Amino acid sequence: MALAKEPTPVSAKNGADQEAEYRAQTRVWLRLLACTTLIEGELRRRFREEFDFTMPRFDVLAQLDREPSGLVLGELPKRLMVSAGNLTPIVDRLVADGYITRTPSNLDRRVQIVCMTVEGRKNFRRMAKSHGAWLAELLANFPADRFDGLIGELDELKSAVRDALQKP
Amino acid sequence: MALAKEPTPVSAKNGADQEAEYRAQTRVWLRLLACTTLIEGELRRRFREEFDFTMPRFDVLAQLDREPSGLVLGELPKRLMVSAGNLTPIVDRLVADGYITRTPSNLDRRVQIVCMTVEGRKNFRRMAKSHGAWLAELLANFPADRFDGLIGELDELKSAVRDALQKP
DNA sequence: TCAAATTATTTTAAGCCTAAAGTATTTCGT
DNA sequence: ACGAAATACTTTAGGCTTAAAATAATTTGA
Repeated sequence: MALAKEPTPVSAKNGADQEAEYRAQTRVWLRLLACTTLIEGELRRRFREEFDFTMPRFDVLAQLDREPSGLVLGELPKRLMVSAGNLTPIVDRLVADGYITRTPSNLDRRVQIVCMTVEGRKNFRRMAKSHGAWLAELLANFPADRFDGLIGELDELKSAVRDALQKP
Repeated sequence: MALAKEPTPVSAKNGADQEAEYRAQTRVWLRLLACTTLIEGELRRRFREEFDFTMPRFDVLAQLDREPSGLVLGELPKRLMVSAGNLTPIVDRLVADGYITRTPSNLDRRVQIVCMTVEGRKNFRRMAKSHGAWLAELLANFPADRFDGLIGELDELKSAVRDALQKP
């Protein structure tokens, strides 16, 4: 029993084990949230102060940076894990500010192609460089030789949650 | 050099190492964000569907649950790591809905004491129970014997980021 | 004592986010 | 061919979030 590798079904656990696991799960969640909130808050602050920019806008540009020929607008909500309606005003503003273009497709007039402008790309690269440096600064005190381990754990966690969401 | 336990100062690294570390740091951040977003989205959805409630409201109640005699309003922004202005309308609504009371202090008329009502506490406990079960469900596929390790890593990460933010 | 600084909280302006409903446009089934 | 279903996107309503300015009450210091 002690050697089992598979997660034990909840129903097979006694009260004390169950309680302990609940606590551990809650702790994982609270720490995850705390780390993310901490880093996200600082990154947001710096984006605002240094570039008068927001993270959601940066995230859109980051997706577009890897697509020289642009992206179907509908791809963005999927990749960024946000709702489609959310993106409309963000894309609107990026267009208005000259970072990206939005052109209707000729083959399907429902579809729009978004593509970074030359100017937008230039500005994005500048911000991305700072973004990397900020992250390096924030994570500098974490032992470098344990990044890979943590990445692996988080990958597994993500898969585990995804699987749990798949089921029902 | 290969045995060093201390994080190597950035300035002492050559280009390739530096690049690799940047990538690892970015990966950690993206995975952290992905896990949090995934879990948070699902919890939010369930709070809304099952209880017509939001997570920020739940978070306020969770703080108050541990304080039978209530809490100075100003403690909430600190504990929840949000701005004070943010809390005003959330607390307003919780008061309006009968979950909490907000009473001005007699000693200092700037200060307000917030306290969960009996009814509020009853409802909170019910939601907290579901919250725990949801979390258990979402994390069920992650090996239980590795929760503690992950918690430790995240604690260290949090401390590392906090330290990095302290300095300047 | 009393003006200035500090502290607690609210208000405001602007942006992010979701769910749900709405508008085109295209595709599918018959 | 043509109405129904599906798809791509926008709009709307409501809540969260922040930073910065405003309000009110207390404390501090000359």
